[in-house]
Amino acid sequence: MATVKQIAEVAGVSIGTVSNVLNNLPTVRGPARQRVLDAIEELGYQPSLLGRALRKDKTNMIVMIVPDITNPFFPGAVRGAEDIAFQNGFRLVLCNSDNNIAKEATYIREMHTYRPAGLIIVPADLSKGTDEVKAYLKAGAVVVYVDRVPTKWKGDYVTSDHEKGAYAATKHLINLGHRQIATITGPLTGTSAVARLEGFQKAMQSSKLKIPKEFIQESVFNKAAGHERALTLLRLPKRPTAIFAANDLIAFGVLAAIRECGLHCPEDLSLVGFDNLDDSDATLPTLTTVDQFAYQLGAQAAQAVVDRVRGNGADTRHILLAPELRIKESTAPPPAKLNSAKPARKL
Amino acid sequence: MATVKQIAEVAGVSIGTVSNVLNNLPTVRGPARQRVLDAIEELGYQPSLLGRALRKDKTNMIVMIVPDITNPFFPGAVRGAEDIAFQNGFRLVLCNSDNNIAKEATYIREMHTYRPAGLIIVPADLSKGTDEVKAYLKAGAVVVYVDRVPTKWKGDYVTSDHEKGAYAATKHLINLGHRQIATITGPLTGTSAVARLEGFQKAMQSSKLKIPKEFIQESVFNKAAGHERALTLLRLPKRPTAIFAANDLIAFGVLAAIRECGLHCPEDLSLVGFDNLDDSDATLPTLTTVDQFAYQLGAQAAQAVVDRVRGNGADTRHILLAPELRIKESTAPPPAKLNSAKPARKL
DNA sequence: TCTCCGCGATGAAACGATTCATCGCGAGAC
DNA sequence: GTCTCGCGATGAATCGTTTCATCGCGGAGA
Repeated sequence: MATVKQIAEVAGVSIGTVSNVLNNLPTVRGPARQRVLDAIEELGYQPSLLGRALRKDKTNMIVMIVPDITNPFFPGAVRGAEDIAFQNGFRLVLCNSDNNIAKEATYIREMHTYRPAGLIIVPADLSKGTDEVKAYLKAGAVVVYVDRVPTKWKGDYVTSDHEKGAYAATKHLINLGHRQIATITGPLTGTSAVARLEGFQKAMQSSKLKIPKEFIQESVFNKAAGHERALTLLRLPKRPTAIFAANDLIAFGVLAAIRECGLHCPEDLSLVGFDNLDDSDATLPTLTTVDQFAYQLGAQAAQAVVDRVRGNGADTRHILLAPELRIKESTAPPPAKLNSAKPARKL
Repeated sequence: MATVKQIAEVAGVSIGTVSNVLNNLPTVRGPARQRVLDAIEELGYQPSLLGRALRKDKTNMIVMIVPDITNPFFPGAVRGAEDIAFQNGFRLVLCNSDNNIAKEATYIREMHTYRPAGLIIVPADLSKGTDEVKAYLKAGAVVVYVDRVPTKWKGDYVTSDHEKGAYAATKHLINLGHRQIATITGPLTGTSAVARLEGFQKAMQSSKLKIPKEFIQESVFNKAAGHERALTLLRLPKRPTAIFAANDLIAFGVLAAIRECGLHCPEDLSLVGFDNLDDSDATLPTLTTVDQFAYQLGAQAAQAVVDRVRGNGADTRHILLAPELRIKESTAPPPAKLNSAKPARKL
């Protein structure tokens, strides 16, 4: 692989001149410039990003940490970040924290020594994250939180308005005539799950609806957990006529549970999800859900990094993307006689 | 951030000694060793991976290039690769080629200057890839192809046995009594789509079944395309009683088309997919499909890189993972009177 | 003719690690 | 007492780039 030294030799100039050409410094107008360009062409030279990074104490890498790429919500965000990064000459390094704060910390600490231009974090559930992140900020790197934001964090973040989305979803159910509405939440150690629960509660409160204690089922963001909690709800003596699931994966589990109980959605029970995953169109019925624009989330985060690295956007960004309710087939007015439509089949 | 130099000062030794301690060289048994360890602890030292990489001409990064992370087949593979990489002290850099050979080439060329330990490629459809990859091999890096393999490639690869999987899927339909079986393929510029088509054809041939020309519909690997091709098939004067879709996304589109035509799966038409995406359990009916173990695909590729970097596994690996048919609800015997069950509703 | 100025080009230093030839020293052999 | 040997530790060189103080030269002004 060719180096600046070789280019300098071939072009008959000094290595400093080669570097100046590479960086488009205006000081190189002379004939030397062309000779350098020719030599670069001739040798197929590609600058070593390692050498450059060591000297400049900064790379063109943006590190993005997500809890788990196999959670279908994240690929969209990753893709958005990668697109914007690539377009601006940055590269995205992806890390899975496995929703494990120790692994997250390891990644943050170790990746720091690669001197990335920026760090985009979707924090693990219990992550405070502020300790390791301080070192980045001190070193002049950019840190942007996405989706979930540690309560103490004062820097840049991009997240959708979980509370607003949950509020809209719940209001939709109320407007259809539902009164007995339950929710299956995400882990309440995470800020996004908490905000969605609050949106649900506020909507209920605004319509003076009571929420029985057992109508709030804390869970985690996957299908199996949603399935299990749904069975609990459906077997209640007085079961809900609608369920707000804190994300689509949970909702998929609920759909399965509804079928198992011999019930039908939306005739017997309405269901709303959150995320608008691609697959929410593949289910039967298709799932009414809240679109939170995963791609945009990632893209805006990457854009924040890019702008900040370029020196623009000195003011911290607190971006709150407005989610949108997507009404599909899984919601309908409640059955005429509450709870009498059909008893839940015992399993 | 502390450096070897500072550690050396604090511990009262030379920088060479510090390096020797860091690398666990046996030559540092003396009291100096402990003083160095203390200093490292005290200053919270973390070695600069940039400095190390520049000197050793190799990093702990494994670059993985996939066509598009939002295709739900890939996150599993990425996750598998990341897990194995992390466990062995390597880090995964993810790149989306966007199924674009130019972008793929850019990534390959530029990432080379970061001196990654290895390169894992799921090539874009038209990728030959051999040109840029040569530079890696010359530099002693490891290259592993995954899922699809360029025809000329002689090095390591990990892929599932697409042909075998397609054969099993088709045989399953034949065994159920189907005779008029169509397939919707992926883009036949990619090796995986070709192999699946061949498996389909061989199964048909082995049962002496003819395949009308219009029963082979070339498509691309997404839902919209599958939907469109399925409509074409369903509107044929003599429509198939079963469809083998070259992947689950296509199958999802087929399911939608079946519903639109007022038909039912599996009563009127059986359907088999390929990939066993999580979502293939969320559809109604659940989708009979071929599991190709995406996680294992990625994990084995990363393992191949790790082993080769460590100097083990000198022989090239050609790993062919056996896929498994997952029989679910979307397949059943054909309707009693062929094609007479119900006419496809005109749209 | 001399001085000064500014444009282009120069090349040594620096970034943070690893490597390797070398050195000092104490012990053992004669 | 001298020589040799080997163990531990040393520190200069190196990787590929950028940066910046400096230099040479030619033209303009006095």
